[in-house]
Amino acid sequence: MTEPTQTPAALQVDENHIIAERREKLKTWRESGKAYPNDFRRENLAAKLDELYGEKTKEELEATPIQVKVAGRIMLKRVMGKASFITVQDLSGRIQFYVQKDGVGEAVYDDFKKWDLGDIVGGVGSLFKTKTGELTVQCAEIRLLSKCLRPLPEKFHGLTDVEQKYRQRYLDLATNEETRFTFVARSRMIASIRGHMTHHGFLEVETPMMHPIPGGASAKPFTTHHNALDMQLFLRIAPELYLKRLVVGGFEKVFEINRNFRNEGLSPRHNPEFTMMEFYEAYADYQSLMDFTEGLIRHAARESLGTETFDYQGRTLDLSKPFRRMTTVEAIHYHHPGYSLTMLNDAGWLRQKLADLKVEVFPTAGLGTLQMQLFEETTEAELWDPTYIIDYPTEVSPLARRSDKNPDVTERFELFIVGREIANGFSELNDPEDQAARFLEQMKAKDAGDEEAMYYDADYIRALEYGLPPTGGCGIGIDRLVMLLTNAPAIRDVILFPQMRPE
RNA sequence: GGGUGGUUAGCUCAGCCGGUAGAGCAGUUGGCUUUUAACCAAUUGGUCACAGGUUCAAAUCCUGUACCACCCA
Repeated sequence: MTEPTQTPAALQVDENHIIAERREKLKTWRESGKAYPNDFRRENLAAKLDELYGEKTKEELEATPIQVKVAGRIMLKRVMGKASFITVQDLSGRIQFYVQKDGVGEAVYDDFKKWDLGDIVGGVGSLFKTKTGELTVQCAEIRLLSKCLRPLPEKFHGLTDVEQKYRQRYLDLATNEETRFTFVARSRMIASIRGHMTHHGFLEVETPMMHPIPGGASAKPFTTHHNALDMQLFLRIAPELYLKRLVVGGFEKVFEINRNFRNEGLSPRHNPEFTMMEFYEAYADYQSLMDFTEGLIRHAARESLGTETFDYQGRTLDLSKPFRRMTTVEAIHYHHPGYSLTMLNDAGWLRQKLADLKVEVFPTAGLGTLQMQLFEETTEAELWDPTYIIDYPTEVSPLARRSDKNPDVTERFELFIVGREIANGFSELNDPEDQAARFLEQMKAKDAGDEEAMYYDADYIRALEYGLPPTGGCGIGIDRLVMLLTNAPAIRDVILFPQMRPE
């Protein structure tokens, strides 16, 4: 068991003359006997004031003064001798305070002049409009509520260093409006999805994050250890098998929005922990799930952005049109007409083509897998408009129901938008004997060296033996969906504290 | 793993045909009672990522390492 790094060197923090000067100011504040008070109860939010009273004229505000009590962080400060303006920011936005020596008194004003950008203050006063018509709080009282010992990033450019944005998200949020917008939009989007699911009769549940047998996806798990039981546990790679156990139990419409963990590399599209929504509906199949998922995504866009058509990385994305549905072969042929349907159904031709493209192909790969590999190599990244790719090969879909028309493919879809996989769903495999056989195939693959192959989960088979109704299920990558809706190029931009190398 | 670009003051950046470090912001001091990235004057602050090399002399040229970003596998 290794301990977290807590060496003296790791505990040491950087200091400089600016911090030293601010510490001196804090010392003076402490000596006055009222540092870090917590008895200021604000009554107004900065941006709400502008919504409520922004339209009032200078004269109206003078005739019937409006008393307000606002608190927040000083973001800008303009001292002009015996009167000053500061711009204060709270969760809602910004408002300007006007602080005069005559208004707050000489002693407070002299203190105030020493306060720094980043300090948290509370002000009480009445609203007025400046010469330029800006709604402003004329302070009768102003207090320092919390000291900012470290200088904020440059006031105009904000924090631009991408690494620091992720490591010190609090600074990014304090200084960058766009970052605040992104995470507010994320919250709204998840709330809208919850609302949509609940509205359609789904029950929200929480299933284990620590699994004795990792399952529900093909991925490498993180391992951990439970001391009291002295057993190895795995952080979950997917909640799928637990959610389907609930459907066996009679929770016929369930969903879960929660974290999955996959022990893989970091990239613009991968974080080791990420948020998925999975939902399962009895007596649904993959066709009806595609309809539902399409509606859900449109709903999320409308609720968080107010529109279904928006810009993503300089290109228009329109979610309002029906999502296309095609097989891998149809998609390859559509985007690359040079590859004829004859070629794409010829395993020998596919093997040669993939070899030319330097794609690693297992000797056991069947026609469907070869087609899927060529699709991933040539076409996946070109699927800008929402597209469902359907009928994945059975050998790569161990939890999906076989197609009635062709047992080599499953009733499965993946949804691609802007060239990225957003969702994955299928008619669930509810035949316990077929599922047991598929798990055995996975074990063989694992023995042959496929680290991502699934484990045999005997309790899951036992659950299926009690009878899983015909069911459809789908997983949606929440982070990737947020990326679309917030025009974010990287998954790190939509995760508050993305995984980073240690400093 | 490969390629490209980057790392200079607390922050944002300039300097890079070699000659011993600059600006704006923030800080400090002074001035200013309607400012808007306020302004004016003065001023503090740097192991130029790290380690080698070339040179009389390296932030600058060369090599390597670390970290960051982007692209490719």
